[in-house]
Amino acid sequence: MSGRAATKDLVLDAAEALFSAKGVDGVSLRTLTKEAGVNLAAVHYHFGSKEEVVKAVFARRIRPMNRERLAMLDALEGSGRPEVEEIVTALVAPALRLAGDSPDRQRFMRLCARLYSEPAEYLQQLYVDEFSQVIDRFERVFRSALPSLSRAEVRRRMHFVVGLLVHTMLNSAPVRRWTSGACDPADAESTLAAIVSFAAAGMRAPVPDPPDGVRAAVT
Amino acid sequence: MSGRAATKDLVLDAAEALFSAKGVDGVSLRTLTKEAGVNLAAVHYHFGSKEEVVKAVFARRIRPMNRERLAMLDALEGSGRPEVEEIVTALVAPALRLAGDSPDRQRFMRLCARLYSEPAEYLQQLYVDEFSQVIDRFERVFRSALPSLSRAEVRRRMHFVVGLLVHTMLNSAPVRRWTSGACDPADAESTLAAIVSFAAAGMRAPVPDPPDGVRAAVT
DNA sequence: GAATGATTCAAACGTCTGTTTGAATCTTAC
DNA sequence: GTAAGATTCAAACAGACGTTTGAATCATTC
Repeated sequence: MSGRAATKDLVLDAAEALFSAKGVDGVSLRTLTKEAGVNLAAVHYHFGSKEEVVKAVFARRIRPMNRERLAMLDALEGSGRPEVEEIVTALVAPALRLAGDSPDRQRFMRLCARLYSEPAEYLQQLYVDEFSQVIDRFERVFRSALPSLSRAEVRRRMHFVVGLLVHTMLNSAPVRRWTSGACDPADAESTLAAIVSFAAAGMRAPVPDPPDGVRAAVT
Repeated sequence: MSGRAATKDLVLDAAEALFSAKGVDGVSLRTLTKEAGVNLAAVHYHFGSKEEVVKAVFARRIRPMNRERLAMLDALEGSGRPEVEEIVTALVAPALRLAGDSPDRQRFMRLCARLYSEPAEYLQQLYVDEFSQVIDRFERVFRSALPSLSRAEVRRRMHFVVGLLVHTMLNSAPVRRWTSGACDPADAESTLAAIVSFAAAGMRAPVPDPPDGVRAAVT
């Protein structure tokens, strides 16, 4: 048992590191298995195909992250009506914090963020499978904290929050460069505070008027 | 002259469409040249390598976009001190609007957005080359509109705005799906208004307190 | 300790990749 | 109309890719 699990985990660990550095398409199975110290054919023996390896790599990290998000929401709703800042924190903090130590976290951040930008279809499907439930839940909580926003507007703004989160996780190097080191995304707590302040203000922003006369009929 | 230019543009047009649909790594030169209706070797005759094709595809669209951004800033600064909403509009609108007609625009949006997420190093370099000047300029204008923010905080928040913009451009399908069609990123004006309202509020958000006692010494 | 099933291994498969070649075909200028 | 240069073309190059194979090795059970 320990032998089998070891090989699988060796592959997943190496894949996580390499994928987050060079992208899924940028890593061949030969590079991957050499880095992992396993035989090339082990990938197909244990996973069946490269595609399955990719899905396993993403799922292994995303599931605990989303579980923590939902757990934070549960805790919030258990004690009264949550503030917008708290809901944003429940959405953002698990993504920034979960991986633990610093080099690992950076890897993990880039890995998760890359899921949004990989064009492959099977990853789009994985995205839907893993996130639909979380998105639905956050929509409901956000709506109760922001009753003046329509469902569609809440979802659109949630998408904005996810977007800035993903972009922050994926492009930490440019941020460090632009700010001359003053803002380091690897500093999870400071980044979290900055995102929460920005995103909560954005979620609370007034709904813009429609450009033409449509609004008159609604209001 | 017309013959040469036609082949180059055929390649660039096909590359833009295919790259934005499948990513740079997902498109082979054989697929590309077949789609463009030109000979496989024409790519190396006119561009020298696939890498140069990619750079040309991005540069062809990004340069006019950034020129328009700077022109909008010029116009704003010519008539008094610009509002945060106006600066955000100058940053976002050219990205959403420039491409013109609807299917083309969507392609272009995805193409530009993908530049941020492609891991290849030569694209990171292209990114620095094309955007550094624009970023510097926006930072100065934002700072004069938001004097209470530090340089680093302004840059960090600009990064948030770019992040949500890119994410919106890249993932229009999920937004349409989540909002049941109510928010379509292909509707540039409505998307622009939503982003400006959200992002301006975020830019104006209060600076969060540092977690430890550092702030006491500063204030 | 022999037999059975799980796992590893080196080697090869066919296919696709970006690139190069050298001859054929156009375009242009005198 | 012919020479010179620009452009296209089919064909081939060497290497990398994901995958498959079948024998060799390991672990486990009786």
